[in-house]
Amino acid sequence: MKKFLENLNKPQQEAVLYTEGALLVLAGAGSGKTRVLTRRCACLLDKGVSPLNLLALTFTNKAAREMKERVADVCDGGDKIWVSTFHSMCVRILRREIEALGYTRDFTIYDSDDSTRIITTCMAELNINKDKFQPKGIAGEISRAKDENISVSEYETMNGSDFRLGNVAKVYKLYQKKLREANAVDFDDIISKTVELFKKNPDTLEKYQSRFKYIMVDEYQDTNTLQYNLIHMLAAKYGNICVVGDDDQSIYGWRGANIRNILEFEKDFKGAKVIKLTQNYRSTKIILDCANSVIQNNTERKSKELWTQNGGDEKITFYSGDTDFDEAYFIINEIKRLSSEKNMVFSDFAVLYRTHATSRVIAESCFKNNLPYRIFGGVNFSNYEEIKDISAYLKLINNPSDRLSFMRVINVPKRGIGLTTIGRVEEYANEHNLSMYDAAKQSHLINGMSKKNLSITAFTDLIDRFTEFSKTNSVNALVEKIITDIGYRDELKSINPDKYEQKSENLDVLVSKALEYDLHAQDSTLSEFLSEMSLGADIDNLNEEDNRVALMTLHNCKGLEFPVVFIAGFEDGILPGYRAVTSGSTKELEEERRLCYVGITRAREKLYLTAAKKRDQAGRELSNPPSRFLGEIDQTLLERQESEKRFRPRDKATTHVSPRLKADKPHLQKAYEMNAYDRKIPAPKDVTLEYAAGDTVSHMKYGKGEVLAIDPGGADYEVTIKFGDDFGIKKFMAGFAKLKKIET
DNA sequence: CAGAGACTCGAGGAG
DNA sequence: CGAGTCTCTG
Repeated sequence: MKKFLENLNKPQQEAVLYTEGALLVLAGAGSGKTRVLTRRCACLLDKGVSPLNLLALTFTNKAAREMKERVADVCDGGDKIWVSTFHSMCVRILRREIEALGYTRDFTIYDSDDSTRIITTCMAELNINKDKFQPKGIAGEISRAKDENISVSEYETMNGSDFRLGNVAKVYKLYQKKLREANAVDFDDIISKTVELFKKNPDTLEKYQSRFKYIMVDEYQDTNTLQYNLIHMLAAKYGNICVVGDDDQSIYGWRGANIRNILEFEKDFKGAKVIKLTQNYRSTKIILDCANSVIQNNTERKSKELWTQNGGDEKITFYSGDTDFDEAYFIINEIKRLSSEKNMVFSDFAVLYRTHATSRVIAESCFKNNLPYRIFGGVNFSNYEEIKDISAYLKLINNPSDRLSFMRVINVPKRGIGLTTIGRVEEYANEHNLSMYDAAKQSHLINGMSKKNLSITAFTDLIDRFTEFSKTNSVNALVEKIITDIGYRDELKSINPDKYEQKSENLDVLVSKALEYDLHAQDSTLSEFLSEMSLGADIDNLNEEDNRVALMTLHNCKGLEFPVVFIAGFEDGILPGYRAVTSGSTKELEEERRLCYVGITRAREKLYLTAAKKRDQAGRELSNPPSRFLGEIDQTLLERQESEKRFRPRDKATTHVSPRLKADKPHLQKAYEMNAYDRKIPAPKDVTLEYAAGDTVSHMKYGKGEVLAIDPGGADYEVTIKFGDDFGIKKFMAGFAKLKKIET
């Protein structure tokens, strides 16, 4: 038997061998779909197909990375296969071809924040009241229009007569004009411009069709109309297209994803082969039964039941804590317990949540307990203000037409250039149809600017010097030069000394990312570096093998698996989210249920569902009932645990009560004080420490330090240690810190 | 005209 | 709590 067929069941083998023509694989969770895709690559290469003729598309960076690794493992030449997200593939194409659409190759990519900002200015120019129409909402409408592949003029004819949508149409039009003038695209454009390019230039399309003779698309149920169009165009020549999907895991409806794409697939590609994979190899029977019992409450699904031969007797644990801190401590203690009792490593654990906000308390608790963790996705690195500032310099250097970036850095650090001056330059730029940068260069021609133009000229000279420098130097050198030359660290320190350290560290990370990029890129260019930054591509996630607990959203966990999974915030109002709950929309609720299903099916051996009776939301206390999905689980699979009040409640209780709380809600303040009382709970007797206050101990990361205090903190001791000047005073939970006493 | 401080309002998810 | 806007002051 060929190696690429080993250890595969019948339908899996069939899917691997069916390489010619159109193939739809309906693959349930854990049914080995990634395995099928990677083996399929191996099979194709074995048949003599060049790896350069293969294309594999995924939705998230994480999925792309996973597949890239596995493909490279499975077959020789696998590393040469294009495995990428839709967005990064399209950017690669556009960097080569976009001149056909009148942009230059150095185009800037605007993220959703940027988009919203531009939309706000569009609305101001059009005199649309932003209190009546939220810029973010309009941005969403426009984005959805683009997902549906609806152009400005189509949108106008469709909606021009409606008051609200007519206004959206106006903004859409102006917004596209501004993007065009700035030589910039937004995230949606990345794909829509590629489709447009292919429509306008059949030759270019043909080039890529011939290149990608075999196309594979993962998570096909998540494709929206635009992506669907793109795939179909690319596959039109050879028709060798394999899509893999599962309607039960469709969780991107809010992004225009359309389950119908799966049905239309069979229509569009006549004679398409359909293969179903229903045997689950991942989870225990209990976990799978749990998943099935939840998902069967959805009405809109093709009926299918996953089955497994796996055993396992670990029930699903539902834990309800007093507070979100309590919940976090429960999770951490369980991880600690299992990792020592069952000899597991930290990377065996994942904590999943509906929204990024939930991660804060968990991450904070991990940090305090010295438990190594890693947050995937979420607050994007390039979203930090300081990173945006330096990136804006880079973007402006790369693309002088980029107005938004110009505006961002013109007075950062403060150069005494204020709104009035900027307004004058802007007016001049508009009058003469110039970019802000070009207008600024002609500041001597602008009315009313006699004195201030010194600072403007100094700024454009600075940019010119950077531009010159960038031509002969690496991206890394450029980043360092910008930070140094503009005195950015000093600026950060003077603005906010408290946050300086963190921000400065982020800058270090940016510098090292640039270095990593320079080292790995075949042909290092500033615009490619910027693309990778915007798309959160490769450079974001090096060193992945390390042993840490994974924290990520339910959306991000798709395609992954872990021995132990926690789903935190298992409450009505979180999962399902409050919007789905309050809107009463069955459709939305069913998507939340699918999200829940995705989370459950990530677990191999043990699943925890956790909730909190009270949690903090924007400085207010929030109480949610347990998730309604809990009631849908066959109760014999469940084991419930209540808070034993042995974990530390909210830390802030003892030290700080928000002024607002004091003023508005005296009764809540009482509750806080009571929590403070609860805190004094002795640590269990079975923990003994080999050191005491006053001893010198050594820590793996921070080195030698002096023990200042040992306090009972929940089920463990909290140890306060003073390290040298580099690290200062830190607190750890004794069980995690692995502190060693040093005899002195 | 720049910058600090007061003030309001809002909170999903990926690239 | 935080970001974004508005208002006041030097």
